[in-house]
Amino acid sequence: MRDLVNVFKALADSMRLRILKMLEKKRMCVCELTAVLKIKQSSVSHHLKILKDAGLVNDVRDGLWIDYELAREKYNDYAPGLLKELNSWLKDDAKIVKDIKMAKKVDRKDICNS
Amino acid sequence: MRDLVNVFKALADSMRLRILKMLEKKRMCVCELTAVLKIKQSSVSHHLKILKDAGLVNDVRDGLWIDYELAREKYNDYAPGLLKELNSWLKDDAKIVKDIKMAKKVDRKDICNS
DNA sequence: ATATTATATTGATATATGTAAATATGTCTA
DNA sequence: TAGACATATTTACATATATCAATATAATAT
Repeated sequence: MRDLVNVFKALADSMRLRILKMLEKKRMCVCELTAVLKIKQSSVSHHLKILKDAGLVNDVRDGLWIDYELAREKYNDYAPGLLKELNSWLKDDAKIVKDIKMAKKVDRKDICNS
Repeated sequence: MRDLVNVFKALADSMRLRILKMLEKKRMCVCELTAVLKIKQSSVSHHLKILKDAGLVNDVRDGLWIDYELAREKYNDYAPGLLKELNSWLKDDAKIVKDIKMAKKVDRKDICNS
């Protein structure tokens, strides 16, 4: 039961839902996510840790950057089913649509190292 | 997005998951739920309000009692899909199994009015 | 009408959580 | 090795939440 509660807790936050919906489209590093969400980098890292602990995302190091992606490994039994549901939701949500549009444009080479 | 966050928040608590898993089996009134969960009646009412606001349960008055049941009306677009998923989860969870066993035995006529 | 009973609501308190500032960690490059 | 940079962690603080005690509300029965 603890695992299930943790997944729901991870999903019960709009910032984290926005992150997941962007990651459905492409891998993103922390600084790219920070640029779109417009909250501090430490907060983004905090959210990513919660998502990772819940088995919803994986991280992949790429040099200095760390990319995040939707979980491939079945680290938490409940995550895959919920990610699948989520994929069909919020398609028309204004904020999500805007985020995804911005996420496509954003490039770590421009955003970070500023 | 707010609706979805609210459903996830409602689901992100073990007491509320225990309530939902019992309601999968049968309608129950507040005093029956209180007897099984072993927390105060005001706390149970509080949890039920959160579940109701999230569109996960309905209430049906029956004289002095108020029965709760899994939502039939599609008050929240996301609730039905999640309730369906939940139905397939926690089947072997020790606490859930115990709760359901106790819920079957419990009868408002014995429990309440004590 | 009044008393009784089941449930809801309010108020208080302790714990959990989201955010930001400051600092630490880890990786690359010169 | 030293410096620069992306990310993680720690600390502090304000807000949210779970719980209980006390009280209010609503329905029934006498």
